[in-house]
Amino acid sequence: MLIRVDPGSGVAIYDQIAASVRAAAARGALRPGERLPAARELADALDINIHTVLRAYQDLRDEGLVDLRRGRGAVVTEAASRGAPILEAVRALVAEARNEGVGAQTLISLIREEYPA
Amino acid sequence: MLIRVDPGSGVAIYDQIAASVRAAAARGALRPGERLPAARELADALDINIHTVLRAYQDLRDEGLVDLRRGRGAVVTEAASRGAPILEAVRALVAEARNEGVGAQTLISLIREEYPA
DNA sequence: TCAGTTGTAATAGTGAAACTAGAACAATAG
DNA sequence: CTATTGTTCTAGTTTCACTATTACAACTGA
Repeated sequence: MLIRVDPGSGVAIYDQIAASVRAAAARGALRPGERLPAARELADALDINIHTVLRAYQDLRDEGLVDLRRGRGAVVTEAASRGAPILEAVRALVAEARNEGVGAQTLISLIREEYPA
Repeated sequence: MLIRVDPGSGVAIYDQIAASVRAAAARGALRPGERLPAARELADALDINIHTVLRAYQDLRDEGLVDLRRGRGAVVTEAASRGAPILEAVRALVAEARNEGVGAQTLISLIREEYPA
């Protein structure tokens, strides 16, 4: 399964689902035009409520990464593939951070502080 | 004040405090050996509860970024300054991401997925 | 030694948010 | 026309952030 979830990770389940999709699209495992699993189907597979899945899908729609249509499902947009070019840069940065002994929390905090500016 | 907080930002207050400290240490605004404001003092200044501040300080301690001692306060460690060397790389990555139309959520999702591996 | 400062811990209450549950409905596909 | 799939609504439970208060223990500095 492309999408996995860890209930006790501290991160909200709908956020983990959305993050899985963002990352999968960035690395090309999900391509524009492809469909995500139907919400009911994914909820069943992960043994969670359909509303939790829908919340994730709606967040992704708000970010412009998927189109949602009744009867059709959640379709990956072109925008979702834009992450691909920066994947290598991300991997390099993470490697450097780990090398310096910089934790994930610090790295994420730095990104959050730099992004809006 | 070095540490600011936005109650309606969606991010937990204790997380915003911890993030402020991580970032401040990375850019050298907080140096190893320096003391953070006393928990009661900061709680007063930000008009929040002392426990909320302590939660942030304890998270930072768990990450090894500060030492906590009664009577002495929260002292920044050497580890907290390790973020400095990667600051430029972070800025470059963020600039590239913005340029490609990649949102903050996607960037953070990618980092989270790449980090543990 | 002693008083003041500071983090630690325990208990408890409030409010918001995540998650679940079930049902009915509307748009699309085939 | 039927099955599929997202949308909406109501509602209940649970978890967690946050607040509040009190007492305590370790350390500092005079």
